[in-house]
Amino acid sequence: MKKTIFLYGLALAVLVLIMRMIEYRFLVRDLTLEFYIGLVALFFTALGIWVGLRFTGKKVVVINPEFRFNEKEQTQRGISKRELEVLGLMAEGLANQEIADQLFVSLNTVKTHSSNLFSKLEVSRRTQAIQKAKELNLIP
Amino acid sequence: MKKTIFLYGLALAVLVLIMRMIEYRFLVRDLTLEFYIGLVALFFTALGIWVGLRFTGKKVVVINPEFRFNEKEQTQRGISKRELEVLGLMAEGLANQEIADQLFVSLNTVKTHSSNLFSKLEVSRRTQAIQKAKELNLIP
DNA sequence: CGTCAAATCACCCGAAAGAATGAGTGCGTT
DNA sequence: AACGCACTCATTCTTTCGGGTGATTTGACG
Repeated sequence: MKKTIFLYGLALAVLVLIMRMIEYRFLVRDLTLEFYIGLVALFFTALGIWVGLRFTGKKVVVINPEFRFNEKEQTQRGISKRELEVLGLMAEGLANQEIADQLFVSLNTVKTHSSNLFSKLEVSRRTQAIQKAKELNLIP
Repeated sequence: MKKTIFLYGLALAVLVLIMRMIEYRFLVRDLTLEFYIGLVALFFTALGIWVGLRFTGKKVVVINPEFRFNEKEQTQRGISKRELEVLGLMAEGLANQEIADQLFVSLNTVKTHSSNLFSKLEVSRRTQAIQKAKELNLIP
């Protein structure tokens, strides 16, 4: 919370600074007013986005990491692309046969992939696999 | 997507309009430049916040509502407490037998509960049940 | 060219899961 | 007392999962 206040203060300071600079340049150079206003608009749009994310973002970031795929976990555990696909469909509640149909492969193939997945995720049931995958940010 | 583009276009139009108005007032009245720049800043900060929420807000609200138990859904679908318990354990990746042990009931009982659960949730697999239950805010 | 990993598929087998049906018990309401 | 409802359990049967094993193909890399 203190950090947030500090950041707002900093933003305010930057605001003042920017305005000074604009004023200065406005007197010295001969660029149009619109240009500077455009700059200000751009800057404060960015600031607004940032503030917006700050405000609501907290819940978001903490509880829902907005899903940033964890590539590290994937490579560390040696999970292939295809396995990830299967994992994703699995998480959507599809049965192996349905996954097979969707990926245009045989049921056996899906089984193989899921088996490998289970061992790579150190689980033994698909429900656990889904859980763990979400914890590890492998799926949203 | 088209709607988003349209909204951006609208925002741009408003931007131009605002700048025209500022220009006009700048010539007619004698308020300071800083004041107008402040106005622009304010406006675009708001715009930025709005844009920021547009981008990330949707996912946030939908995906993670910080879990407030949806009692309405429960009663509407006629889901009992016991069924909810089973649902919860199910979502933790437990097998039916494990759930049975945890609740001190027989495997068959758990099966009955889960069967009823599936029909009440209009699904046919436990993975789907978990998904739907999360969507309906019946489990975290 | 040999090697290795990924992807594909097959077969077997046992364990879970799920569907269908029936039924007993306890508890609160009418 | 009679009724509905949640909870419990059982039995039977079918489907799906998951483990284990082995095989082929393809593409990348040294």
